[in-house]
Amino acid sequence: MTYKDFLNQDGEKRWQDKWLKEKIDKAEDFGSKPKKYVLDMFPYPSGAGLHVGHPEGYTATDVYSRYFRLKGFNVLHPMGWDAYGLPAENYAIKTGTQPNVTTAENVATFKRQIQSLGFSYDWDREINTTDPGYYKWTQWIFLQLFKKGLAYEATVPINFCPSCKTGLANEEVKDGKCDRCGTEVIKKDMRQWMLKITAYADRLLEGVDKLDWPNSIKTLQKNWIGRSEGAEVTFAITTANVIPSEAEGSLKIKVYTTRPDTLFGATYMVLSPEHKLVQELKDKISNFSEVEKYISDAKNKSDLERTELNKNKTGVELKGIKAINPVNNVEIPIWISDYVLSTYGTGAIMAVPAHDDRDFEFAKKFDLPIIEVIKGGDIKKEAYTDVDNGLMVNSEFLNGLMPEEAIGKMTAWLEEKKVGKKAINYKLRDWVFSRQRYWGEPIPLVHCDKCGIVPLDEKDLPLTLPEVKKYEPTGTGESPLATIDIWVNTTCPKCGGPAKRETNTMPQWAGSSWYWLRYIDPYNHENLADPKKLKYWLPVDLYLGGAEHAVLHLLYARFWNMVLFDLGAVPFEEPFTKLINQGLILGEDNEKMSKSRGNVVNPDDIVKEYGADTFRLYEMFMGPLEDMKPWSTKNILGVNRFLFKVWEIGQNKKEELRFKNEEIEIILNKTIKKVGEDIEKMSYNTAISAMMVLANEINKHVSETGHAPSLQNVEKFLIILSSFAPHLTEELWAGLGHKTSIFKEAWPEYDESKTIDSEIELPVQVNGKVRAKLKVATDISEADAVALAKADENIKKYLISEPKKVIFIKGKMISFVI
RNA sequence: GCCGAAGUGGCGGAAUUGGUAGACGCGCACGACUCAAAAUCGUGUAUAGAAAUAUGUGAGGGUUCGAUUCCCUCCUUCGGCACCA
Repeated sequence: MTYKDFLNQDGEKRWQDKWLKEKIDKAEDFGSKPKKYVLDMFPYPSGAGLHVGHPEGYTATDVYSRYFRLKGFNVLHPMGWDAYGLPAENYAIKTGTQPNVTTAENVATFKRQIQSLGFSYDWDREINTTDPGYYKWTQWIFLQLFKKGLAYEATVPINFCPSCKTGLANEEVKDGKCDRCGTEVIKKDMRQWMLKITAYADRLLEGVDKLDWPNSIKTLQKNWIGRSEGAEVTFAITTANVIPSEAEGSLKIKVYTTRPDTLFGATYMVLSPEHKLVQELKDKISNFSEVEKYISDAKNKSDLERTELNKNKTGVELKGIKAINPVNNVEIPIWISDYVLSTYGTGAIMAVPAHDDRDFEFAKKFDLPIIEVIKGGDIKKEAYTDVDNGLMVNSEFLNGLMPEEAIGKMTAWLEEKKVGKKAINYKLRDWVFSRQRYWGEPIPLVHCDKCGIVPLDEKDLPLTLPEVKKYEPTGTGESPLATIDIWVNTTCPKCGGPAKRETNTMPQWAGSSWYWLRYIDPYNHENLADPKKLKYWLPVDLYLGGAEHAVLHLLYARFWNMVLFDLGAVPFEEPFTKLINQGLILGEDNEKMSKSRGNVVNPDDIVKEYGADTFRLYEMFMGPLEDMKPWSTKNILGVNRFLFKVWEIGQNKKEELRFKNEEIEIILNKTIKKVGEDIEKMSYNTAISAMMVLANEINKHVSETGHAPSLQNVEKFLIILSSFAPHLTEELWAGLGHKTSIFKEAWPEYDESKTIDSEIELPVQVNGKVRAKLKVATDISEADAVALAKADENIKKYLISEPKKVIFIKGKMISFVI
């Protein structure tokens, strides 16, 4: 049979069916073998089916998993479906098809496509986040968060997408637009369920450093958490009618600053328009109508408008009141401006225009005083913001200090005088967790007039998602579930009186924030997973997926895992020891693949034309896994030709026609070593290239001697290739007379001494330039090498005088310096 | 503006405790097979030059016998954040 026949006769499918039937990829709980948990970010099964980016990651983990099985590891390699999400719901709105129907269809398509690529998943552990048996535990985790006070209800201005008609988390807003649909996000006061991720800010930050993750992702998480150290300072307020001493205790502005060293340079204060003090001081502000107008204008600006206008500062002075700088008792004006955010720090700042760009700009525009307190820049032109240089001036007891020292001295002074203290702030905000949409996990809480908010009893979980007739979001702050009276009206679990269910649902991120735990024990009804099994399998040894989840899924997942750790539900704090991001595959035109550009490649077409093995091999050969790289259909030919060559090499030939082992021993041992090392580094493109070199060497040998390589060496070659091309190698393996699968074999050992060539070409340099290459024994001594080199005609030409220095690196090179 | 990643042939890319730059593959050229084409196989393929040789890893400088690799300055591309006080 030819390789073409094998492919045409569905040979790959035949093996896939057999592997599936015999469950050869089943992961056994416990056992004496070392464990390896290799995880893919599970997909959202969209209607469009798989694109070529999905299998890039899946192939990478599959090669890794198969390799470690051959190395004697007990490998857990599962797959599942992150199936809640807006596309299914929007499709339901358009067509009236129930989301669970479309979801089931899409899952079937994804599963067929994934299985057509021969991945070694343990399908007995398949999970689906929309399955009640699964989301029972998503709801259970929510109840634990609620009971620990980590889930709370709040009516706050949140990001709201007018098109999706739902609230969004900060992490879901990009450039002021909805991450999903691109609509400009507005601020809206809404009743929300929030998760107190900020309570874990420090631990999430500290944990990052211990992880074996790409630096870029670690940095993104750190910046997102955004910890800064500084001081909180209290400014008293004085009014025309109230003398400062009377005002004490009642009228104060607290500010947060990272630069307490510059306090003597604070020449005015700014409150955010939303600051509650503005309303409290209403009577004392003489121009309140002007102030009120500014506030309502600011409220109507979207986030995008606010940032787009960020170079053109606006503001209004609060007339009739002043603040008192605690360090020198100087009265300074108070302004409101939307360049101060209500959500960060205390929502108010002290402005030091000489040493802050934004304050400088504002002061210039409104003609406010600018006092230099750090010498070093030219404050007539721009703010001088350097912390590490300059000397304090105009600052009484700080004069002459470096800013760094001044920060410490000032903080101590503030604490001593009780007008301030050391403080830490984070950019991270609490997680807006509720969505006003249908297709998500119901939140298992009821609202009772008598008892307030009451959690469902755990034994009543799952609270199943009912079917509705209309999927349209209402836009009123309620989800479509609110229209189902029979579902909404219930009894209070506490008092038995009438109560109403919470109608908001959980966001798409809920189900993916713990799914790696459920693979361990997907059918457990008593627990989210058996603690003994969790202890055996976790944490995840390798986690692979796209970088787009850097501050979404990957932060939420760490947060939930820490909460579960604190509850004693999981035995480890960080879920993913090692993380790798596969790079995006671009279209042939070097642009991002998209329907509108018409450059999308469907894996089905490639598999049909060349087979799954070629597809797998091509995606791994394209370039480094982490890099962004363009698709090139014609480049597929290269790996396809390679597999044809292997097919010929792997045929069962008559024993007397075989050449001796030794003849390709060195190259084979080298290849086994390199392929193993490269797989462990996930440097697959170089591993494949090494196997191509081996195939070429074997063929050269075959054409020179007319013989075939020895059976033993062919078998070793097939085993090291099997992780990449499972179908072809399994077929050839059977063809060589084996009754058991190639995947039950052990990774071949290599002989270190046989990975070194006995003879090499030793380059000889004169003044750093290669002037000759000598064919010598690898272990030639320095004296012999120098003598040989000096005798070389070309070297003689360049060696016009006796060398000042001779550098010899054994087995590498020899260099004369003249 | 800030943070992160990266710049190597016609193309995807290889090589970094500093030691022959361009492995492997695509493409291209020529040859074999063929009536012919495709497929396949073989040879060649950084640039200039007939050659010796010279130049060459985004640009410029530095350290070194020797730099794609280390240091400084700058440019470009991609990704993220963006009034966070």
